[in-house]
Amino acid sequence: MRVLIVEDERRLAEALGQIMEEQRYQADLVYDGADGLDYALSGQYDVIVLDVMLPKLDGLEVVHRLRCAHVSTPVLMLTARDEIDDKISGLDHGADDYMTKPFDSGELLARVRALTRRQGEVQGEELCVDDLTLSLTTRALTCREKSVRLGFKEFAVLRLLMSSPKAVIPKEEIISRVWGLESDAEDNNVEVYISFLRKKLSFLGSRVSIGTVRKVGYHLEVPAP
Amino acid sequence: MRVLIVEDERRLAEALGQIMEEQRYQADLVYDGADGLDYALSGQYDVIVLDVMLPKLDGLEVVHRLRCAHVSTPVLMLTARDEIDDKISGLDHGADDYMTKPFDSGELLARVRALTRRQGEVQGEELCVDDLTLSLTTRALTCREKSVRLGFKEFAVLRLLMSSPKAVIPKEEIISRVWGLESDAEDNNVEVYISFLRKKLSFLGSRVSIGTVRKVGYHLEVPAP
DNA sequence: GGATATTTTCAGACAAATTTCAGGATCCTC
DNA sequence: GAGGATCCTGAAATTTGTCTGAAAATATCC
Repeated sequence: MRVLIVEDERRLAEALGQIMEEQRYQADLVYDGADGLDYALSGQYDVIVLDVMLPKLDGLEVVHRLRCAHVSTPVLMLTARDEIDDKISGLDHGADDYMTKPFDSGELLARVRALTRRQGEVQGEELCVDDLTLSLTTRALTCREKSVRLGFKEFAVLRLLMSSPKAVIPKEEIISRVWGLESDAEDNNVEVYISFLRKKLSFLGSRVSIGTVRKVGYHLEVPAP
Repeated sequence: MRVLIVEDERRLAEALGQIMEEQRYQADLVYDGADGLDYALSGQYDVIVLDVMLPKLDGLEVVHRLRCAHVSTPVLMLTARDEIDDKISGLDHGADDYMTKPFDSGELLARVRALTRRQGEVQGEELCVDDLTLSLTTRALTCREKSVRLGFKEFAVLRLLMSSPKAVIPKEEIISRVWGLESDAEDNNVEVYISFLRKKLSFLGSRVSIGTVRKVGYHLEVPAP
């Protein structure tokens, strides 16, 4: 799980980073709104912790621009102010949750967990689409009786697809989310893994299949019920 | 948008229902946890507002069982208690957000909006003209039941036409927008694609058709209703 | 350190999208 | 209504993107 922390008070930012890393999140820290927006636009994060009062670019503005760019990473806003109007305005700008400083680190973690859980659409340890169940802990893919083990990359690719079923995931996005932002993986790598996955899907006899959208990417297809 | 409100204080429940209905949500009210769970399990709601203290079945228990049953409807928890531990426990049981009573109705609505926002976005965006719907993500063109996939260029051409219906789009504009500014595509290329599209339109049996304006370009024609 | 699993690379087969071309249909002007 | 310009459309030719088997490279486990 990757977290982006945008907070201009360095000491607080680093404390947050440490808290998150203790929970095995991978945290990136940036200290102003402009950098925050740049990083966030990469879409590689699972959640963003965002201060409202920031140099260069206001937190509200950051969320707003993010949403305009169709980046839907969950955002948890932080603020020193405790005005209800601010809360509403934050949420309406596209934030997903809101906390006022000072806050309890346990509550922060709980809220972050709640936000990241929604991503997979499914709570807890598994991701389901139609007759498929992907265990997030064992990386086992199950359909009815049968079950197969996925490799790490296979898992990462399928997880991406399953976490927004129907949506078409562009190849570049798969590359940046699975191989990393600055990797030199080529399109063919994705194709090969899609091929691996289709083989396993058909072995399992699942109703779900992976559809191709030429020149764009892939998406899950589940036959009408 | 459908909301389920689970709250044992009838007066509060009805007030909530009224607030939601003023915002054009369709609200169902139930007054204990057992009924709440039953209704929620139907999966027909876009968001659930759930009190923690409930007769028959505790709110935490309701969320938990919902999540076990793989129902991922967003849940906003309500409670009179303001203990951080309760918040954490609520969120960890699978709730998506949390509010303490008494609360401001504006904030409630903002939080509900934040929870439901994501749902609508999953569909991705689409362009509609009369009985035609063009998905911008899957490039599928749908008319009533039937649906066809468009190629990259077919899609780009039709998208241009559909994004300003009625307007006549000059061929040169189609060329420069679809083939690129400095391409040497000829008029006939456009004609060929228009022909492809007309074929698909008539296969779909759509009321919409593509009209020719000689020496200029093309436009969509939809018969008067 | 060898066995196993995973990941990358590569090339040919394949399929879909795109371009090209040509004959025929239609429209417009004189 | 002749003749030229414009447009339509089927089919072939070409290009482009994708699939997939196999081998090579790398990582992981016991």
